[in-house]
Amino acid sequence: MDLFVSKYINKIDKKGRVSLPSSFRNVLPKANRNEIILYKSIKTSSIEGCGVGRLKEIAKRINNLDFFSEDYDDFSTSIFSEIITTNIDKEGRFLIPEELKLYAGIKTEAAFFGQGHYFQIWEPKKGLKNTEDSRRRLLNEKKSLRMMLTQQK
Amino acid sequence: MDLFVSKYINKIDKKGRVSLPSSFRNVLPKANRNEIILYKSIKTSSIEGCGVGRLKEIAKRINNLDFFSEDYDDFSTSIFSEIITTNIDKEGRFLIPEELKLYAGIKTEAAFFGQGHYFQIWEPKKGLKNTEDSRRRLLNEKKSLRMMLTQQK
DNA sequence: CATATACCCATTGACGCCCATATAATCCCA
DNA sequence: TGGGATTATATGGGCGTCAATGGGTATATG
Repeated sequence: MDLFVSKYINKIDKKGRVSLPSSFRNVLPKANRNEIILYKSIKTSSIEGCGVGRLKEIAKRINNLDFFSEDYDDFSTSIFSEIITTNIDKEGRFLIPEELKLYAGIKTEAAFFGQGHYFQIWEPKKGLKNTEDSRRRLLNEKKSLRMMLTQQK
Repeated sequence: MDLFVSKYINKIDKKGRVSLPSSFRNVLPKANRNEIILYKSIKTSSIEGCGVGRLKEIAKRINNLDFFSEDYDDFSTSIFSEIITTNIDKEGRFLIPEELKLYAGIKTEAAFFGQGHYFQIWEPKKGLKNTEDSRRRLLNEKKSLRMMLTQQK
């Protein structure tokens, strides 16, 4: 499986270390299996993460923008300076930077949510609530979608 | 990781020395790991820096501008004639030239912002404000930051 | 000679590496 | 197929190393 899936809740120890779920580690390419990137989620109060490969993709895309445009600066500032790389130790653990923990309200436990090509890290309770909310939204949309489809004029 | 990423705030000591963040040092090729180039940012009141290898890339970018435009002269003058090479000591520190410190308003602390293939040095408060402004522009006006981060392949 | 800069050494705290354990998952063979 | 044996995972803690910082001294450069 080469996608981040499922949900895990792991403890943060006194040193601030937390295990990246084993199944997530296996998604990372064997070459860069000891490094991930983290950044603040744009829409939610969670941390998002993925392997460094995605970052290189992004770098390539930004590099294609006009070098002297304002967009170029805005993207590289908002992305590169906000991204944090963190190393994974031999036991599969890593440190969540203090700034990101504050942003997500994480203290003693971290909830990992697979999101396909990336994953999210939540304070457990907030994460569960977010799951419920998004499920509810989905059901509502489905309802209106079905209405739209079946409604004949 | 071969990109300048993340953000660091380091102190400038009495002698004017400041540590180049360790992760930035590692981006520099092992061959020229004791030398970087610095120049005034064209668009912001910050200092930009990178390894000497990137000079060629900068030259290429400028060359792509219309040769007879005013911009061409302005850019090549502003950049090439103002470039300063600086040595990094065995502890990973370097001196920020007085002129550049004045330009950026830097006094006791320097904030390093990764920008992918180069980095910026800001007076900390100005740098943080710039990050906020930059992010606001992207979120409000373009709405494309999320695409940049989540788009696949 | 005076100032600036490079080199050397020291300190502190953070982080990586190693070892250890408990629990869970998997295996493997009689 | 049952059940003991092996392996993997999550977690805890000791300790050495490295990064950031401070300062003394030699050296260069005008």
